Amino acid sequence: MQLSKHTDYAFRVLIYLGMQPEQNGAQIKEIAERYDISRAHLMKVVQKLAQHGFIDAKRGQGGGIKPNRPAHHINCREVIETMEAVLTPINCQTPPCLIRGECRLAGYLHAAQQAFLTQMQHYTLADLLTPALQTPLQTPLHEVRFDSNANNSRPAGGK
Amino acid sequence: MQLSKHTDYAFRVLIYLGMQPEQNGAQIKEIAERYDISRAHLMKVVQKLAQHGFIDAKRGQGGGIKPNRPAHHINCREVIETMEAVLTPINCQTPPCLIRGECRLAGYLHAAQQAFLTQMQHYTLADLLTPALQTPLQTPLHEVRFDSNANNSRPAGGK
DNA sequence: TAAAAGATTCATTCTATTTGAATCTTTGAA
DNA sequence: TTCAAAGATTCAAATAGAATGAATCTTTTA
Repeated sequence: MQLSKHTDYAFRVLIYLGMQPEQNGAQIKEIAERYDISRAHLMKVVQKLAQHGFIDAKRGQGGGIKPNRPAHHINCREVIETMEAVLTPINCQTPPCLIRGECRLAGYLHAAQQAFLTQMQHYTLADLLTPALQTPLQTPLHEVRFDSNANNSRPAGGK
Repeated sequence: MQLSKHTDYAFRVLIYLGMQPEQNGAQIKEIAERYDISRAHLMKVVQKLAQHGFIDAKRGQGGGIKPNRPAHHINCREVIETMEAVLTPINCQTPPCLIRGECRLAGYLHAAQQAFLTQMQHYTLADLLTPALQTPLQTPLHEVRFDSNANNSRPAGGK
């Protein structure tokens, strides 16, 4: 009962983009390095976000990705529904549940799933961008210790 | 984003027990055969249900399992919380999410998870026992076709 | 036209779920 | 008091899906 890493990474990408000033966008390679995530893997997440119109991707020199709408128009429910491969709380088909014809469990679980999604619908990317995340970080994230010295302002490390 | 088969099977066991007249109980072997589930596997589900006080298990000749409280006192939320190994909607630790200190996502997801569980809390085993499931079936379930001939009343097949 | 950057495809690794087999322990009846 | 029934426990194997990585293709623009 847990979201996939795909969904997790999608949020991280969106948060990263939301942190860029002036909707400048960023590059996949850069995000992968900052978050210490496999570039190839992150790429697939970005594809899906682009295909579903959360971000614009542009190839070639000077290319990159950027959000294509304001943060408060990127709904957390939509992101989850886009990224999660399976959103049915139970699978009555494989292996076939032999009482399925008369069983109300799936219906109840579906209702609960809707409650989950409805709750997430109340949040947007803007809600995820806490003050500390509203400006780009100056150092690779894995060198930052938010708790002790969040104002660390060393110039950005090597690319 | 799906419950495990353990949880699924736990509900099936409880439903099966709820179908027995007079709280007579049943045997694991019998349930496994009726539902066409591995006996050894079902055993583990039963263990957990017994350990957490949903059912009583008795060994030896004439033994078996039976519910130890009325169906309307077996809450669906409790069953899920007992059976699901992991109920956190996201894992910020592995691999470590480098923005976790400032990130609100986990908090939002937790709130949504609570909405899910709160919804399930409204249902009990009694709600799962639809009229058609309130009496024991006369044939092994895998021979029953609920949709077309639910009143099939061949005597129970070989054990 | 060459380099940058995203797109695509394929193969591999990893992990957790699911399943199965064998054996042990308890219980009650003959 | 012995045997068979039934749950309990332990260990191992199979499976599926998630996660990752590498290589190559395509588009874009300086």
